[in-house]
Amino acid sequence: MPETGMCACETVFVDEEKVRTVQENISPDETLHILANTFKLLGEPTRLKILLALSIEELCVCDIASLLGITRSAISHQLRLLKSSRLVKFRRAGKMVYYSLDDQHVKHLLKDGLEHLND
Amino acid sequence: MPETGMCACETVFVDEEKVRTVQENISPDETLHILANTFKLLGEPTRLKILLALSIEELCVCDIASLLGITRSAISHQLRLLKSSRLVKFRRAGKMVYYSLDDQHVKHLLKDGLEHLND
DNA sequence: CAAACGATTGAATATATGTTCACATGTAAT
DNA sequence: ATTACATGTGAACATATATTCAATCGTTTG
Repeated sequence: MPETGMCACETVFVDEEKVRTVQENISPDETLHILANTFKLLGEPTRLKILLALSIEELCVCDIASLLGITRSAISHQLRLLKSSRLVKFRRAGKMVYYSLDDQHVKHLLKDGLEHLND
Repeated sequence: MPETGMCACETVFVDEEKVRTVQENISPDETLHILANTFKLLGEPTRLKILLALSIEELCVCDIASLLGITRSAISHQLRLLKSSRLVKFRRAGKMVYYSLDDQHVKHLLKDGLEHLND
């Protein structure tokens, strides 16, 4: 005989309704993975610093490498990830490639994240 | 003789001023690491799903485990991380422990993240 | 065309981390 | 107290990934 307020454990008492409700109201797995991927990209010091830097000013690979103190190659690898998820865009100018934030949402996410720290 | 608009590369042409400006305006490394850690916690499907579920309703460990289809142990490990970063809080009710979001910032981050997907 | 140089890519390596299993802890009921 | 059960923890393992080095690509300039 099921009781209300119990959890979905291995016992006979399972609040199936509660779990089902959440199950139905949560975002679909595909959306969820895309969202997780976006947050993951922000969740790494190197990439986050790149994005924060680009939120201030357009920069080339060398500028960023100099700023972070790591290899241009490493920066390039990270920019590739950020590029493929549409978080940054780029333009060529001769031999250089200048990177900048792709849209405003990223900037908002960064801002909201910083606000979360001061609670 | 330095030129303007050049980047901080290995050549003699280095836009030190540009890099210095960004350097000074970017968040300090400590802030940056804390922020990165927050995003990293959101940037993993299991944890993100936990948080999205908790944004709908308070749940115990078993409910979440049942919802995600992974071990209670795994859930517990993830909740420990989320707890230590103040993203979730908990209350005991007998043998059960009910988890919920710690503050509204998390919910906002989730919402903003989802909005980012529809651009 | 050839040299120079910024950027990119692939392989390799070191490190981080998500999950599970086995066991420990805490609370409630008998 | 002893048992039952939800949760927490530590070790182990598999996997993911950030960085570097070496080589290549693209563009510009001699």
